[in-house]
Amino acid sequence: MTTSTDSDHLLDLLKASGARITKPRRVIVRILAEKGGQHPDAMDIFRRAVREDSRISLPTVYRTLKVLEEQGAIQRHAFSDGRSRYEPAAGEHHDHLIDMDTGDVIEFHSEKIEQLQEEIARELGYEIVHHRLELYGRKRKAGKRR
Amino acid sequence: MTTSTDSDHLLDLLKASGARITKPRRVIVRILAEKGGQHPDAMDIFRRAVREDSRISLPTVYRTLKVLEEQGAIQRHAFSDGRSRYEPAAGEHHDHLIDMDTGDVIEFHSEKIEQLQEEIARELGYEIVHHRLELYGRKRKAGKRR
DNA sequence: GAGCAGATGATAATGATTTTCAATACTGCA
DNA sequence: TGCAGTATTGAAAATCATTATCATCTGCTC
Repeated sequence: MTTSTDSDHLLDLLKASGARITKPRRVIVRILAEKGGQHPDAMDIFRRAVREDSRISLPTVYRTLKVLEEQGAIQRHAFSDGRSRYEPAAGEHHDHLIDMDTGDVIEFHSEKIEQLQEEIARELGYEIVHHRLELYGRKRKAGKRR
Repeated sequence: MTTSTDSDHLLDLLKASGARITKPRRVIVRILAEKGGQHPDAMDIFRRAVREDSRISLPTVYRTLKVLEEQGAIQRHAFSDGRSRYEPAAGEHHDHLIDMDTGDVIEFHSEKIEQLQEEIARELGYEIVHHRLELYGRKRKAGKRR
């Protein structure tokens, strides 16, 4: 149940930048647009891509991701586990809560926090260009203990 | 004007964990305790260490940093530039504002933001273990434009 | 349908960090 | 203080994620 529209949107962005729409790019973009796979890293994407077209290569995945990132079509996140993870650029900004046990990524947004950040930066004489807020935590076990 | 006390504190933590106090570790710990060098990466530390004892190796720097990190004696930060940067674990938690033009790192702390984070995590059913908040910005130019 | 710039795949290179392993040096104990 | 035994070291090679090289291929324009 892949929304072909999202995929098309990414392709449009690519085309608008003068890039050619190739078969590998179609596949990669389709994967990125899938709602299911949350925040895949390059290898995740590569593995899925190979299933659709066995001759896609890892470098092509990286190259395509880079182009898409430069176009602002997707966002790259560098969580503290070494590799980068990607997601289609959502219209609205959000931050991340990372489940330390499962690696799940939950998105959230707090206008209050955003405002406080602006305030702090202003006090320090700065203007925020972008920021990164990640919470690393564990599910609260109701009453359960170990 | 290196405070030998800070350095000693780190050595104590090392010793407490059953680690041996070796010459390379002494040097590395001393460097970390220096007030001057703000947020050095492993290579920065290595370069400085070599000046004090030319036979220290890079792997030893990494190994020592890892031990110190496990002991909670220092904190590792993975800013979005690939390599990790370290700093002695301050008694108090703080976040970072990174000057995008100069690379300077400014520390700040906001109890309000911390509380909001806790609140958000709680609502999502999580307990925060640690977090990362980085603001990337530029100095506000008062009236000046380019 | 031809031609060419841009894209691809295979492979090698890079940069940061980690591992391997034989040699060395802390530490506790005699 | 000397010494054994183990943690630690340095040198070199291995990993891991990512990027560059380069000859080949293929969208795309005419």
